Amino acid sequence: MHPYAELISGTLLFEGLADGHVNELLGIAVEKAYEKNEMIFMEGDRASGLYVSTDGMIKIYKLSQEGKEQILHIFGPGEPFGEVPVFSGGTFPAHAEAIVKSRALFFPRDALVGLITGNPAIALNMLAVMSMRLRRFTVQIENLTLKEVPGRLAAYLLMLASEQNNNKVVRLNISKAHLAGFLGTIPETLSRMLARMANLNLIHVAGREIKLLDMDGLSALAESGKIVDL
Amino acid sequence: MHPYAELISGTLLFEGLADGHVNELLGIAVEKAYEKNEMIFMEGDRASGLYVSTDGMIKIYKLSQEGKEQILHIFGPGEPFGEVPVFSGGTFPAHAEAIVKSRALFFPRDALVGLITGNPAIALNMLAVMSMRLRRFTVQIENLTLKEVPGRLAAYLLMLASEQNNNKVVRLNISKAHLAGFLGTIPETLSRMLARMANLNLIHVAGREIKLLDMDGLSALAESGKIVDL
DNA sequence: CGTATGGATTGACTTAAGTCAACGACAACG
DNA sequence: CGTTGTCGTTGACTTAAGTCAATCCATACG
Repeated sequence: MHPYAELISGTLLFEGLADGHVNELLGIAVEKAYEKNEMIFMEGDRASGLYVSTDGMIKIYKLSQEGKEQILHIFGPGEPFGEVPVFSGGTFPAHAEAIVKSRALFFPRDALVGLITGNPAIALNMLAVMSMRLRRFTVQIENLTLKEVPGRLAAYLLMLASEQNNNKVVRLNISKAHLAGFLGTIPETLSRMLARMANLNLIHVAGREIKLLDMDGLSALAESGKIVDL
Repeated sequence: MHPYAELISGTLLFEGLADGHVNELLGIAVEKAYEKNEMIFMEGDRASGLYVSTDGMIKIYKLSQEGKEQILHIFGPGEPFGEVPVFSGGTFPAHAEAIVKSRALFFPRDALVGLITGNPAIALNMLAVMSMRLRRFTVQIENLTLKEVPGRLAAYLLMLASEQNNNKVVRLNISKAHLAGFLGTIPETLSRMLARMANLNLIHVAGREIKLLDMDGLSALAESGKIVDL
């Protein structure tokens, strides 16, 4: 059995696919490995298939002329990326880079289109994945334009907590510089906001461990987007 | 023949669908009409199908606590909206409101899922539509976070020009207040930026008619996101 | 024909967050 | 054990864009 059969058949994208199909699919997949900070593809590159991360962590991001980066997604094992050009043609809309040593499977476009054509369940899975992406983008745009940095940060921390069993102590799985890039700000500002929120006894910060002290306060901040007091 | 058969079979979403299917689909569609400023659905509403605009103009938007609005899309005839919950379940991710007297067809979820299941071409069309939405969102996030207001405005004007036969005189099809909402700013700021760009002889503004005087300058501004002077 | 009404503009002021630069902490490594 | 580099923090300053308020303009309307 293929080493990634279990991972692949457990992903949202390929779930419900018969074992035969999974093995067939894995037969045509190309395994790729990337060092930390290695580019996987660049915005504008011609695309010929999609990737599924199997190991490590991948950032998808845009870069401004001046070099500021806006992170769109950070993907871990099991998550597909680079799927947009498979269906709308053309080129990748953003850059992809491994932020730690990573591995991914690459699936050529034609095999996927064939699979989807013959397999309505996979088509619906793919539509579900893309719908969730769209949903997350609307939230991200909302956060970026309708909330200030402390509001975005509070919303992020609450999201992390809900992902991590609603534990009161969350652990950042990325560097603070990357978090700043995801929140649409810069490390200096993030640092100041963490300090302010600690002053207000909303949180307690120890490296990448952040203790959420006042869930109601954080929720209010995440909702209103405005910090109540200094 | 159904009055909207031509419009529907010409949309990206349903193109390539056999006439029989189109008529069947139109048989189950519900026609809806909306006055100017009437809500079509609200963020958080339980969804049971998607809409295709047939007439008028629809804005899809988010609202902040303080009432500021961020417009995500403005859709005209032939464009589907409200499709996200059809595939990922749950509720609408944003509000939809008619900005002029409008009409739309509503397609119940089950009929669509059935159609897609039995019709791979439609599945691929839907995937193409959603891919393009994702692509546009990445551009929108890039503009909102990596460019300043003049850069976003220049990019918008150039996009309008390319949509309108590359004419040097573009016509805004929405109010300046709505444009501000789409660009992630407020009418006052938009007004000032138009004035600044006019001062720099980049454009000439006469109501909703905007003459693009310096395409290279506008491109530079749209790229860099920074206004060169004044 | 005067007057509401919504859209747009302008001015004075405030503020969130970016820039630039220095410094601190900590781990990895020779 | 000091050196080097990465990551994070802090301070002083600048700036883009938001707020609030007044005004303007055009069109619609009684």
